[in-house]
Amino acid sequence: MLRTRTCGELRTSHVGETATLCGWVDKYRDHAGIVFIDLRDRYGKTQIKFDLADNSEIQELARHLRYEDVIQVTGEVVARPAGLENPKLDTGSVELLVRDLKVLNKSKTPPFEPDGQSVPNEDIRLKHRYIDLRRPSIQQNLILRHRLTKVVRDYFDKLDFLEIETPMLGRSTPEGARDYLVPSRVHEGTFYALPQSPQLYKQLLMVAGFDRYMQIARCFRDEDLRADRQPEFTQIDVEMAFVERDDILNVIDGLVAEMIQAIRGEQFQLPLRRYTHAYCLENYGSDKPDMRFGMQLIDIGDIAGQCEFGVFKQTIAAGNRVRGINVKGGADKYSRRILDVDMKALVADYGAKGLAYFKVTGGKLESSIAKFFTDEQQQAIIAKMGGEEGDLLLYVADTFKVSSSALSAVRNRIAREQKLFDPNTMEVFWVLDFPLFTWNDDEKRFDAEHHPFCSIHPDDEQYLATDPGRVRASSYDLICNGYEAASGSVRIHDPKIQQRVFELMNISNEEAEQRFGFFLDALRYGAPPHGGIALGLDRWVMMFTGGDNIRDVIAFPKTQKAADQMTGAPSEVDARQIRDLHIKLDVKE
RNA sequence: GGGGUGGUAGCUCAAUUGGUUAGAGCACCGGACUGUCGAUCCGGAGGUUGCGGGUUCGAGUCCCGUCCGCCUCGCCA
Repeated sequence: MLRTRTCGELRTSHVGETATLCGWVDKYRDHAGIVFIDLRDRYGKTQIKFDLADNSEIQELARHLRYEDVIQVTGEVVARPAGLENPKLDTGSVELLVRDLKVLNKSKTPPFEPDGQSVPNEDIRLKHRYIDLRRPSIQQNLILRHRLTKVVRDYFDKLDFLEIETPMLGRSTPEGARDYLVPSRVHEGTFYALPQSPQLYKQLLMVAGFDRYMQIARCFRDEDLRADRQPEFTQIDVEMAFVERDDILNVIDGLVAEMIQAIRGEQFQLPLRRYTHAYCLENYGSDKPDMRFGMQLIDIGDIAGQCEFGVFKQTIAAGNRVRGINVKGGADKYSRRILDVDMKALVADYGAKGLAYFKVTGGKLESSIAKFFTDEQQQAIIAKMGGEEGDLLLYVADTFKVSSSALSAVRNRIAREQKLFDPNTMEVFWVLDFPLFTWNDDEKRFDAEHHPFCSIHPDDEQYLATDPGRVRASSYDLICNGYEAASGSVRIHDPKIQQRVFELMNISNEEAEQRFGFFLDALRYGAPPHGGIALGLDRWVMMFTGGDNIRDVIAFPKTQKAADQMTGAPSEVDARQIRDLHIKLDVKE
């Protein structure tokens, strides 16, 4: 080893010891006669000093050290003089008096300093990611990611789960997300697909008898990116045989408690709360509501239908909804301009045509539309909304879907702006009883809400023949702070029901056999009842770090256009490579 | 594919209604300094204002196109 200690290690107890440290020059302070350098490695920072009186040759070398030079120093660990300790450093009570200095690698002037003083724009950070990754905050994120992953593996190992790897080169299945394709050289004109998830493989492992499976699995989806979505991401993938829904929920409850205990040192109340999909949409407008704060959606349809405000009246007459939220004390926090322009634009993103609002003033409603409401109606609205002096009431009148998503967005924005929640809390809960299908009016068929292998809620089997839209799925999402943190279901293990689901999705027997024949076959050879779930590892790490962007917990992430600014991927390839793959390019010049 | 926002020195930013030689802090180079810890002080160098076109006596600023980053709708079983 080129070092005997790390830069985060030395304490008063080491005083008198001769130590050798290696690291990067984080800061230098040159006083001519004495030179201080903060030496940094992954473990921390240690102040080292060069004293002119001791060795002028090394002193001279030390004076020319610059940011990000990599050096090796040997010297004596000495206590700092009284009053000169640095409480900001863990090693701040000591320093290394250097006897010997070796410059292992002089650095070019770096494009930015990873000192955390100012964080550069993200394109610069990603282009020089190896420097960005020197920033202690990012290093902490990746260290936390490692710890969390280990907690997860240990938890499942204790419960007799086996980690089994599944292929990256698989068969394309056109449902769901767009596949990343890999052309086959050997089989002319054919393609592998990278896995969107190991879904079918893990179910086949259940058929094979590996009744408790888990995998830290890389997944790929060729869809547009978001702050919490990367084209390749990592799932904690889980599947169990001979279980019912609650068995899986209980196992994951335990995992969540274990993760929070290990990372945050907190005892977590189990079982996790459970809400229905319908409840979440009705009261929060979202199937992944942020429950760190209240401000629930309240329906005023009964009053809206009676009032003289045309938009409200017509909305109710058309069988749609008028719902709103009460922004406590918000009357003087949101100007007319913000409400009429910014907030209106926000709800317009979700298809809402407008945002109605009242301020509660002098026990009445104040607004440009207040005149359309009688005194009694105004009092009824105030009562229903729990309105008090100075409150701001916001309404969206539209279909259930549009009013839900628009109000949910408004709710989230206001909570963020008004700091209605403690960003350090984690509100984790289950959402159950999703619909099995959503009707696809363009294609005149049902689409699977979760995926086509999701089984039916035990109470709803009767509706499969009569009213498929009413059938609830035996599926479940785990929500944390407004993010989908996990999603899973009990699977269909009966080929007859599987076939019926395909029929409703307008997938013919022949088509199903052609696309999933191997899988349907497996179900016919003794498939046990089984179910599973997958947790988004990146999102969990992000939440534990308190971040709002998944890129900060991935060592080498892609930009929003799915490019790697550092390596230049994706790139063109040699004509020879293309030819070997039997591919012709058709690219717009 | 749509909407929003940004791109000025190595980095973070400023630059009035379009108007002198595009500035500051940090970094970099040189000098001073034996207890600093975002060291300090003195001096210096550093610019294709993302790129291309246009309007104008004059463009960082206005217009058109384009590239890139970020947020977002659609999309993501």
